[in-house]
Amino acid sequence: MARTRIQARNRALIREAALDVFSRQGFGGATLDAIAGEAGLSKPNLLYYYPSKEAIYEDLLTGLLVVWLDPLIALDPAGDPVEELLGYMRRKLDLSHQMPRESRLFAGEILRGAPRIEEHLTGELHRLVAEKAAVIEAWAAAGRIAPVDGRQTIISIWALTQHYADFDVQVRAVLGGDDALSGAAAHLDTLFRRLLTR
Amino acid sequence: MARTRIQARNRALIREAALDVFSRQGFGGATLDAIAGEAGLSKPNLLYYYPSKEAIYEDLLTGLLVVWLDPLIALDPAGDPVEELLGYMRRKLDLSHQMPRESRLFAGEILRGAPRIEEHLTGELHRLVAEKAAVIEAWAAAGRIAPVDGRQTIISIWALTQHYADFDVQVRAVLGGDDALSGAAAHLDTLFRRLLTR
DNA sequence: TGGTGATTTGACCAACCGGTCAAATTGACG
DNA sequence: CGTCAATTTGACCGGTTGGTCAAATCACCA
Repeated sequence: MARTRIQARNRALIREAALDVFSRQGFGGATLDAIAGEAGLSKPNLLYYYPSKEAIYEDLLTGLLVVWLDPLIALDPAGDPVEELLGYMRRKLDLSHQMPRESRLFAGEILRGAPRIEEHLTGELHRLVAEKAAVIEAWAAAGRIAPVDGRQTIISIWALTQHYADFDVQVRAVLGGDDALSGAAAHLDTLFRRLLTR
Repeated sequence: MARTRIQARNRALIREAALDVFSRQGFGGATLDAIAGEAGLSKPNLLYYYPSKEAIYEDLLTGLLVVWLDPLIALDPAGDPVEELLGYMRRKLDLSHQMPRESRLFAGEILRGAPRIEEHLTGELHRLVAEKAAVIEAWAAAGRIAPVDGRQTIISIWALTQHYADFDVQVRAVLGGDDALSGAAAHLDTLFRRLLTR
């Protein structure tokens, strides 16, 4: 990929700037000038590294997919069921909190129908979720957690954890702006504990 | 507002078309030509009814806010706690399912930091949530539901119900495209029942 | 030091954008 | 019908957008 150190540095600068602009303005609202400006490069220089606006956006998205799926991969069938699921939830919440721009970029793409990553969703994602949902339902069948729908449980974890990053403004407006995350962590802990234990 | 019937019809046509385009492309990605085309009007004709692209978008948003807050207003302190909260959750889920474009438009605005409705969020919304959260916590204090954080509970209801409309593509990719809503309704029912009854 | 490929840039372009305007058309009503 | 306001439209505008290109500059290495 990056053959020279200048290339590595500038590509990283561009990705960082693009993440900022795309996550704030969306694909349609973002401009190459804004990205170039934030990266400290000229527009033609930016296009020396990426062939088009689309290409930058797609590079960002596909790179993000790996990071986003990673915590679910770590869900261990051999571990303690409740602690594994709560651990997954906490990792997801942390990820959303530490990478809000990435979370929003991803959310924006899904919101618009995910035209650029549809095959990833119906491919890798579908398979991974099916596999882990089976693990969850096996735990339920063995009586180690309360009966739940595996896929719906995973979707619930996504919905609840990402909400705090993606709809941050709304959450802050409702809570008053202070201890959004600590309150969220405690609440989600009891919520999932009650869902999973009978 | 609409003094003639032509005005009423065309304003409705424009709102309908704008909802379609804005919810699919976002504010930045939408164009007046696209909206005019979908409404079956010429661009100057569209601008005869609305002074600007911004004005159409804001009209849509503020009109939506009322509809969106309505179900929470209906939460009755005198009703049965669990049934009231489950009822609220079901109304929200129905709303998201029946008005996915509206849900996505709203989500997109919040995602971008809600610059146009910030005062609504910190004003009406904050007050309404504070009031209803107090009701929920009074129920908890009286031992009629399990102890929960009122505000976090309301946020959880939003997060879970809207997720099915806003991230529809992802949900469908994971579930396989079939009975997304029925499965969701059943799952959310048990989830909140377990959260609230101990 | 010179040479060579990698990098950077200013000038430029066609397409598109939101929005204007004067003129034409239509609808309502006496 | 006539008239006047409401509605509709084509032509147009200045600014912005994504993207190109040839020329200049830079970094590296023999």
